[in-house]
Amino acid sequence: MVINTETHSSKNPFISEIVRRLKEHADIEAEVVKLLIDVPPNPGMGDYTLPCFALKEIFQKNPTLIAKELASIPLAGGQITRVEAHGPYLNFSVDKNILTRWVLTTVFNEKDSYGRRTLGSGKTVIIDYSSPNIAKHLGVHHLRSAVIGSALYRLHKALGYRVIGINHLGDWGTQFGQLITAFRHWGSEDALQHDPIGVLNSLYVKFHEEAEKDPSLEKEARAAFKKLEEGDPETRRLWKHFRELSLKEFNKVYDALGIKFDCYTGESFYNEMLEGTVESLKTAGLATISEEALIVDLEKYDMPPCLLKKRDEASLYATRDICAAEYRHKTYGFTRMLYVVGSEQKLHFRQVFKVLELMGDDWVKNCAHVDFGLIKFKHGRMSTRKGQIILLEEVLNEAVTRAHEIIEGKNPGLGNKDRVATQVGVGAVIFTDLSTRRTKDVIFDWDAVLNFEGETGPYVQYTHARLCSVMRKYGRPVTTAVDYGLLKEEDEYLLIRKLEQFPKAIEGAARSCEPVIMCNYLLELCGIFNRYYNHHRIISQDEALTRARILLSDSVRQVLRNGLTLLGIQTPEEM
RNA sequence: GCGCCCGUAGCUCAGCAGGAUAGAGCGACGGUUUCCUAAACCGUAGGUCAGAGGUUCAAAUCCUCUCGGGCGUACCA
Repeated sequence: MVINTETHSSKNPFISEIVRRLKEHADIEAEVVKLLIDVPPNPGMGDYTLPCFALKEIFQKNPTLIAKELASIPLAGGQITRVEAHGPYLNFSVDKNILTRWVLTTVFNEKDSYGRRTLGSGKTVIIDYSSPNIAKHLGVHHLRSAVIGSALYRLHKALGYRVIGINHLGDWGTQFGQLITAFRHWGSEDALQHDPIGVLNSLYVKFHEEAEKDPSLEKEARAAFKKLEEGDPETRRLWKHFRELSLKEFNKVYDALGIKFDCYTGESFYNEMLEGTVESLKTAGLATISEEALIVDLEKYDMPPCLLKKRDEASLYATRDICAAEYRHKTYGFTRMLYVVGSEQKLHFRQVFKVLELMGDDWVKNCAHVDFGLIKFKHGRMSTRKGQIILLEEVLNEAVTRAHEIIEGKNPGLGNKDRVATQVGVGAVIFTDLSTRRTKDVIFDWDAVLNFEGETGPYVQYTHARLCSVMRKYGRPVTTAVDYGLLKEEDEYLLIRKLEQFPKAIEGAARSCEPVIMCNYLLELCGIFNRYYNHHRIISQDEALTRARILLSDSVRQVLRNGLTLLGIQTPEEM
């Protein structure tokens, strides 16, 4: 485990003081305390807590006794108002006014930067995401990689990393032999211009139908791919044409989702380098011939062999992934590389990583397969080949249409409805996809995607818009020169504690590659705020109280905005 | 067969680098709008955390096994 010098807590003056006092009075190492210190589950228990379980070894006593003894030492003072043992926990209360002021002024001063950290500065993270196959439609099942990868991109960026987002397009491989063969048999340029992916896709489907009847087609396809790898001009021209048409279509969807890449170096990019990779694998004595194919035997590691070259000498995707990893390491010198790819490819990545390890590429330990579960229908999986697929575009369009309807019903006077409907509809789709843990399979459900109430993206967006509305109504500049002591409602305290936790949510989401952590954080923040909003007036006759509550509300607005932005979701000010 | 992943309320899921009393949302039922956006809020009902062992002061969380579902398992990606 990597211990960062800067964590979410290092900027916190209260934790610093607790750490200092524990070092001074009880001689407990700062690092130990920093790692352990946490927030108690409910407000009555204090503001911070030191669970004493881990101190058992140091003190040779049971945790309850340790907490009790530490509580009897005069640790309080300064900003720390009370120290209390609560079972095996040592709970600290701090000066509420100072805590409130610290949190709210920090958010106010840092604005869009609130939550950002520098722990990744000087380090590079590569994220390989989306990476769809050329010449096929983007289906809902392509959403996860794109949306998770894109969120991880922004989350890492917020932590100060240099991030390289790569769309490792599936633009190479046997399937292109199939496609080229199909096009030569049944395709036409006119039709292609009219509906590029539609035509390519049906050619692909037709190929598999026909190939069942006529196996010679498979042979023809393999030969075509072979020619492509050898650089045959005519074959290559067709391939390039398909690639350009596809990319143009893909970019429409990426634009709609607000997803960007630093490069589109797909599998084909490595074609010329492949021979070098294969040669070095041979030189290292790793590549052997088996059943006429070139493989790396991984039997020792309880894995099937890693296929490098087929009988007909054509390359395979493992070859290209090994090559790409080495190229990326040479080019970017990454400290972490994430492959956001479905869990059905787990074995593939284990094999690729193992081969790299055997090659002596010790940096492979910094590579991780960020796997995620399948998107399925109720009765089975989606398959492009069988034409069982829901188009991503269709999902986005439906969601936007639904957003439109709701706006017409609830806020017919809203300006630029189209724009807001798009932001909300797309936001709903992204949020839904991000809000389950990666590794779980998800069953595609129109009702879930088109639901805008409860734990959804629109709910968070709505809360944000509602806050914007309050700020508009207030209409004066927000100031930090307020009486912090006036914020004494329990929900106000809970909001402040939650705002303080935002940087921790970013770190947690990035570290575990689970954007769902940010989704949950935002839902919880919204939950507290909406309850507060429904029970208390923010703007009232009481000038001083209004100023304080406005500052608090503006901070919540700011954090919702920052959080949604990290997830790649727009933040309309009205909806 | 073997490997990996998942199994928490009727449904969908949080909670999982062990930690204080298992939480939301949807659906159901009942409430809240002369008031800053009701895409909201409040209340009621709903649990042997799949099952059985084990490790530990402490297990939904870690380990083992069983059951159920998914995925993968040499020339697709």
